[in-house]
Amino acid sequence: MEEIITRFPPSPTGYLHVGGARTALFNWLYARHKKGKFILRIEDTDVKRSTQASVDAIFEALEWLGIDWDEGPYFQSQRFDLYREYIGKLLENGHAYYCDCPPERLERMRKAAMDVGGKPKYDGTCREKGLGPGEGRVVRFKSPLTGTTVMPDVIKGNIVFQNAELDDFVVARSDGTPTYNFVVVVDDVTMGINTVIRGDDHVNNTPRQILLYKALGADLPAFGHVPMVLGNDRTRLSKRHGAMSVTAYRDMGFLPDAFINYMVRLGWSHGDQEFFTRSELIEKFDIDHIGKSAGVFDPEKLTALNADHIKATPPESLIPHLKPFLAERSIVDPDPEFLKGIIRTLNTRSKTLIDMADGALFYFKDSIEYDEKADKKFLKPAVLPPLETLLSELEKLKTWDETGLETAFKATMEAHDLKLGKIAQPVRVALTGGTVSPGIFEIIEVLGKDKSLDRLSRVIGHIQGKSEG
RNA sequence: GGUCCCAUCGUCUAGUGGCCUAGGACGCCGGCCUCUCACGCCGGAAACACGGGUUCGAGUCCCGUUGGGAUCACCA
Repeated sequence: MEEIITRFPPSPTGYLHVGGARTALFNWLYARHKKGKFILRIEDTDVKRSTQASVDAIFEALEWLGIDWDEGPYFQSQRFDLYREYIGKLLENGHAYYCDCPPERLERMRKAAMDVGGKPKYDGTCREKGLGPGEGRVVRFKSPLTGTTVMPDVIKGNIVFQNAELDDFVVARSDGTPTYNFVVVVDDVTMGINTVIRGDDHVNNTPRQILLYKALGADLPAFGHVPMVLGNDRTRLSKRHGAMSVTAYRDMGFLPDAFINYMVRLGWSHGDQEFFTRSELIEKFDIDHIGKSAGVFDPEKLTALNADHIKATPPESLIPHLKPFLAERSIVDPDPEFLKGIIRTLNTRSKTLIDMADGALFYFKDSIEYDEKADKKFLKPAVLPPLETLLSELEKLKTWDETGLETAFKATMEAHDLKLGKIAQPVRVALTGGTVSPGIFEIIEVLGKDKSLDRLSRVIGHIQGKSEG
């Protein structure tokens, strides 16, 4: 079987957005699944709009997603000689011609056509003029006037276009630079791309490209047009729907594996399975089960999936992802073992890495500030005796583990005839400053003897200070 | 407006003519568990857009209607 070669061709006119990430993912996954090749190509023929900052942003996003490429990145801006050569071929074999129609006239024509409900097409004024190259002249593709062009699409099935609907589009601008539809074809042909998975918004371009393939005498790749990603108002996802850039999701505390799991699952399915690891995705991804209808991007489901991935990821593997968020909170170089223990207490209650970083904060505090409400409600003089008992029970403890802690608590509970609930909440406030936290035994164990005892004796002092004041 | 595409719970989807009194997931509601919050577990409400065909039988095939989306550049 022929080796599958796919590509991802972003244009560097901004960051990598959600929709782009998904098509990149589909192409990458398909290549990996088929043990083929995945090529990265930067489409920067529009010199005015392309920036190096965008190129960097795209690399950064791809890297975070864990999408790597086997060839490239190619830059179209460095391939102009090649495009010139192919335009020459088209001119030579009569598939293209020079045109000197002034753009203003064409624009007027288009508007007029639209107004009467017609199709804004080039009228072919220069089609048979036999013009040569010259200042201000563009090169147009000589499109067939009759017949049909069919696009075989592995997702949508065959789509038939009337050639009469197509016009003689520009392949080279008046400044000599080639246009999109043309360079894509030249690149895909010369790079040996045989599978083109891209957004739905390209279907109407495809017949023109197919015509170009034919004019160049090249074989057609397999096309697969994936439906769009929509915002919650069912229109194409855009900035007003919230974050668009992929790296924004990284900064919001999502795990890359969760993000790709969500992105792929939006539009593709494998029976009832919702959770996929990266390698499962590579193993199971296929084009057959890509859906035909557009899907709404749902941040809540992404979040739920992120929580699942956080739970499923071993604590030590989470560390590198969590560290930047801790650093933002002034926690640098935390002890890995300490951090591992912390993560273990937090991974079932964190939906994002931000949640987790926030939840980890109290572990690192030198002194605990008590939440005002919690202080008032739980740190009352009445809890002093049990707290004192607990403190001494803990001090005596030989083994600082969950069973040891339990016996210390049990002894305290019995001595004062209290239920765990009565004593756990004040202790929680003492250790964390608040009323919401991981299990009390887990915290004490991870925090360690010194810090726990210190925080407990501090709270005792705090309560005593109250009754005196 | 022309052309093209799409149509199962609020959302993502399973479903490829009988296995569907339509399954799963997110969200929502209720309960259990419980040291708080979560996790987990159990249960619930919630969909085949509409109308015609084809067929013994249609969510599944065909046509139409309606609705939604995409696209119509010397942008990609």
